Order: sequence, then C-alpha cells, then structure tokens
Amino acid sequence: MADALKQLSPEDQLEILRRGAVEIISEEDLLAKLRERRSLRVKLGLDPSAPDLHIGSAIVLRKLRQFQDLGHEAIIVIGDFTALIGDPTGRNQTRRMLTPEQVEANAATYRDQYGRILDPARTRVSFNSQWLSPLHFADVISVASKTTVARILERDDFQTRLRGGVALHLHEILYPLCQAYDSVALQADVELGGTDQKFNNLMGRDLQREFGQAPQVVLLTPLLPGVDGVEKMSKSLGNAIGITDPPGEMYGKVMSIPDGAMPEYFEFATDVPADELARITRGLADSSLHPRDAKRRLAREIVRMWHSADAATAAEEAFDRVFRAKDTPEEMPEVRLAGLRAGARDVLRRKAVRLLVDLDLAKSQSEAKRLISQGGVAVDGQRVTAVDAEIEVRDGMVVRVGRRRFARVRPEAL
RNA sequence: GGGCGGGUACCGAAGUGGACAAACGGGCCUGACUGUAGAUCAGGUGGCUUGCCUUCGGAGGUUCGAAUCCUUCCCCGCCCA
Repeated sequence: MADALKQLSPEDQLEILRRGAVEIISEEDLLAKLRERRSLRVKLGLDPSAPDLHIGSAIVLRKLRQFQDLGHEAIIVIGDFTALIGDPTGRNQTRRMLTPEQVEANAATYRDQYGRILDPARTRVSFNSQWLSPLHFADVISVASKTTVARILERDDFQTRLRGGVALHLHEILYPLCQAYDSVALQADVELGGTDQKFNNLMGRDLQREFGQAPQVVLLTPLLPGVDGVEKMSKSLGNAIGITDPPGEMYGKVMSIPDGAMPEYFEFATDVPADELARITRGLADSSLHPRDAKRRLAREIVRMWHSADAATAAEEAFDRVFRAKDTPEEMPEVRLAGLRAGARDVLRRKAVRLLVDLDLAKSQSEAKRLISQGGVAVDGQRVTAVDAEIEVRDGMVVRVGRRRFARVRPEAL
C-alpha cells in the first residue's frame, strides 16, 4: 500500500495531507516541495515531560503516519534538552524542570507508544540534546541575535503572563528558539504540530531562513478537547484518554464526554468516513439519532481503533452491565490480603475502614469512614451502613466503592 | 541597590492574637435522579487508637494561646535606579 501511495502525484498527495489539517503554511510551499519528487523530512517534536500519548496527541502522529505512507521520512524529535527548560506552552505557570533520568524514562515510554501509530521501521528518533547541548554560550547569543524580543513576546501566553504579573523567566523565552533550532539542525522540510505550536513552528521557518535554508512547511492539526469538553486534552489536566488505557476505561471515558463534543471526536479521533460523519451530525441535530446511541458508537469506534473490535464489544457489555443494569463487572482488580487463607472456610474479621485502605479503595481510614457514612460502600452487594462495622472477609468477596470502583478479595500469596 | 505589595489546603482566594482543620469558588468524591462517569440537586473533601496529632513559604522567638505579633532566611510581582 505504501508503495502504491508513493506513486501518487504531488497534487493527490496534497489532497490527502490537507484532510484534517487546520492550517498549512503554506500549501504552495508544500506543493513545491512535493514536486521535487524526493522524500521529505517531516519533523514532529514530542515533549518528554508527559510521555503518555492520548487520543488527542495521536491526531498529529496519524498525520505523520500519512506522510510515511506517502514515502516521506518521519523524524521524531524527543525534546529532552528543551524539557530541561520546561515548556511554557499552554500552562500559565512555570513548569518545573525534569531530571535527565526522568527525561530518559519518559522518552522510553514514548518509544513504546508511538510504535502503535507510526511505522517503526521508517521512523527516525532523535533527541535534541544531541545538537543543543554542545552549543557554546557564544552560539546561543548568535542564534538569539537572529530574532527580536518584540517578536518573541508576540506569543500569546507570554503576553498573558506579563500582563497577569506572573513570572516569565528569561530561559523560557528561549524555548521557541530551541525548537526552531531543531528544524535548522535537521534541515526539516515540514514540521507538524497542534495549533498551539503555531508560534514555535513559524519561528522554525524564520530561523531556517536566517541560516540560509529553505523554510519548512508548517502543518497544524486540531486540538481535541478533553473529556470535560472544554479544556484541550492534556495528561496534566487529567482529562485525557490515553491510547494505552484499558478498553473498559477508554470506553467509559468516551461515554463521559459532553454530547456537544461528539462531532469533534468523531471527526478528529476516528476514521469514520466523511459521509457517515455528516449523517451522524445531522441525526443529532434533528433528534432522529439518540445522543446516547451516537456516543456508544463513538466509544466502540475508539476502543476498536486502539484495541480491537472484540475489546470494543466486551467493553460495551461491561459498561452496560455496570451502569445500565447496575450490576457487578466480570473483571475487576483482585487484591491479595495478608492473613487470609486460600479457599478458606474460616473468615478474617476486619474493620471495614481498615479493609478499604488495605484494598486500596480509600487513601486513609478517614476517607473510608466518609465513604461509608455517605452510603458509598458495599460488600457483596450489601451496603455497609455503620462506620465502625466489622467485616467477615472471605475469599472472593467483592467490595465496591461508589458506582464504579470494585475489588475482589483474594487470599495471601503463599 | 531602594520603595511597595505578596507567599494560606489539589487550584484560585478570604482570614491580621483565642470560637481556625481554617470562609467562599473551582476541581475532586459520595448520594438522589438519568441516557453515561454528561446535566441538575444534596452532602462531603488533613490524619489517626474521637480525643488527640500534624498543617497557613523555611527556621527561630514573644504569649496561657499564633495562619495572625517579632527576628531572620528563601521565593514572587510591581514601581524607581
């Protein structure tokens, strides 16, 4: 398939690449580069401070995969050096610096994860410390001289921080320059990024020109809102659906998005064809399609994509079981309890609050106490009512906290 | 270098000697309801052997008693140089 795609005309390639891109700066440049009939160097920077890829960050990776399939060269830049600066993007506060060990551990996690999207055999991975770290201070000054403070301060979040009286450290304003220098070092033809990367990516164009290179094409992909439907999806905001989330969790998280966010999810996070997408949107608008059914479809689609069709079906069944029929799921974490013997006839008496902590269903006994008094705890389907209740613990017993957290008690391993 | 204003729980933000484990809002958790973990409403939200213990940038001090007063250190913002 990849070879077939390689035969495509520059115009046809552009047509494919344009789909799902918010902005291409500029299409003319891209077309010109495609017409050179060579393998383009397509760069994508990843920030190793939040290594777990989610279905939002997958959008841009899937775009990169398209480039691969068209015969171009994918270059992943792990921003290990820039992570030491702490990326000021988005967050309106200074991020703490990462240690080299953390950076390396996070980068390893990335390597495991992007393989699910990219063709690993045709992906080049580089660390930007490789070229940024050897720069001397004089080099840094020289690079810095190629732009102006006013230009750097144009960036949105820098403005916001200055106006809001929030600290903006000198090293942070060097961040866009570092990223731009990556493009120079790699002689990138194209840089991909989310729309929040526009400033940094354009800086790459400027800097490449300053260094006498042909400026890269910037291709921006949309940002997917998180499960809250408001903020952009981000691990640190806790609203992300991870691509390695287990099927059940992934399904549940999709079901929790606000109805209004569904069209965006369908469009950006699935491969549902355009005509079907239009049908779903129309159905939702004129109420001929129940939002719940559309969302079930979406959840199935996303789980299928990252796991399998079987996993999607199973996740849906488990979801229905727990949330519609309010039943117990078939699979749940099993916790081995010290002091409990296998297949035991005999029981272990334990205070309910202790048990919840031991099973990791509560962080402290005080929290366990609160949960019980709020009526949120059940043992084998029986609600625990007394805060000081003692439980006769036995092998296989199911403890539930709230509507969706379960644990099965297992005997101590021998 | 000088002047001023700040640092409070997950976040924002009140509190300026006792009634402060600390108002209020957001987040989060639980319950009711439902079409879902969405919306809405109600409650909860430091720890533990329930009467105690640890918390208000750090360390000392004054006091019967400190988030609140004093000393010192660290950090942030604004203005002046």
